Amino acid sequence: MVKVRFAPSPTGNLHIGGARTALFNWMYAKAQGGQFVLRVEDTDLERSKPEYEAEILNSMAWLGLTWDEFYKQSDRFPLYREHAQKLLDEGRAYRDGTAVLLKVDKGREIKFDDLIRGLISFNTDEIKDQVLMKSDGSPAYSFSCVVDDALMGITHVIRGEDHISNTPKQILIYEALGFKAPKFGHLPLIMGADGARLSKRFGAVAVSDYKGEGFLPDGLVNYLMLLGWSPGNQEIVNLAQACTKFSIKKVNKTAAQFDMEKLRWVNAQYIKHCDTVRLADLIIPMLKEEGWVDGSSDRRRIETAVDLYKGRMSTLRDFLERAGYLFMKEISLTEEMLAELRGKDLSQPFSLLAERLSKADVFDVATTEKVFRELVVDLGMTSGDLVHPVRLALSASSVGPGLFETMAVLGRDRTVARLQKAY
RNA sequence: GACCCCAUCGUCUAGCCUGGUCAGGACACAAGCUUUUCAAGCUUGGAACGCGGGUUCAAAUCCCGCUGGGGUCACCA
Repeated sequence: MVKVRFAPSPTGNLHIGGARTALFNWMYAKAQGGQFVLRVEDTDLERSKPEYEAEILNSMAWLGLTWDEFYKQSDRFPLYREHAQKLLDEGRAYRDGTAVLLKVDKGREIKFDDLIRGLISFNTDEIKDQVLMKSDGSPAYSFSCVVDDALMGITHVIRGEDHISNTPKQILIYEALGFKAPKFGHLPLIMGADGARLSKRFGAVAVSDYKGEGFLPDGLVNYLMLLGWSPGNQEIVNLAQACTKFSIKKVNKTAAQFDMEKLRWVNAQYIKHCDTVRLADLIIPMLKEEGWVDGSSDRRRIETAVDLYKGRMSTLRDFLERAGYLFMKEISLTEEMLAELRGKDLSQPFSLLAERLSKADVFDVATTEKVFRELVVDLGMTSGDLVHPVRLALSASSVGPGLFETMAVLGRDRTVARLQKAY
């Protein structure tokens, strides 16, 4: 049976590139009816931090990448020592101080058939003796990796292209240990917009950053799967559907540039089709954080607002920026907006509108529209003359949903107050 | 520098394996429709096989070279 693993080291938050590697492993496992192992590679005692481990587990769960087995290398040090001793006893390794190194024979050709790239070969002349156990008694990366992959029965090692040159070294370790090497597949790397490697200066590189920006996990996952693979003539594909189509053979060899615009578009698709109740559940905590709503707030009103903006946002944070005026007590207009409002004297229509709206029996979309249209006719104006200034006065923005929908969600009190304050 | 990997619109990609459809789709961009604005939606448009050699009746597709990009050269993972 197919068994794959994702092996992050807890020296930082889950990186977007790591998430993509995890995703492809996960899809491969599901596509093959196999298992997915999560292994924390925390052998670097200095740099590994429990909070990073927790964050990685969190991000994995958030993305929906569940695991069948879980291991931590720090729990397995005896195993590595044991295998190193075995190599020492067999004369395949030697000590250098307290460190243990693997003897590498020169002049050999090491080749492997990469799942994605086909045949790749290296000459052992390029490979020096490999550190197996470090002087401090902890295992070196390649050694713990090989021991674990072998003992855990990993059948396919799918990882980033940056590991290609580690592969021959690890194959040598498999040989020395007498273990059968798994199949290897090396994924193309994800690059930033400038074609350089994704790094801190690129902006958001951690999955948690994207979560904080208001990307939905389904949206992020969908975008990530498009980097180096294609589900066919279709961009919006959920994880379950993708798994039925996924084939490691169809994975690209070329590095892909991360395109924020497309990510935003994919995410917008998910938001647009997301259930309003779920969206509200995600947005309400953000509104609370801004101090705009509290436990006593009208949930129905929030959902109506979410509905109004569902098709107008790419991330949940967009909602905060664009619909915040609906929840703030007061809004402030910029100098430009004020100047625009005062370009023409609309004090009469504004005060009349405020007056009539405050007297309306109900305050819903139909009623506010009726009041507005009647007023416009009474004053011999056109709707266009008044719509824009009123929108500006109510929302401090020249764009937004329909004006009457906006009024209805804003509510009578805020609407009237803002109209009165405008002149 | 050495070794390894890669190369289709600006970007993500389909097509390449098993040569022969105007090189298809998506994001972005432009125009139009719709509209109280914006967004969404719909329609239309511009936009690519890095270069040079082969092989072949025929090459994006197969082979070689060049150029370009990337990765690795740690007792970090």
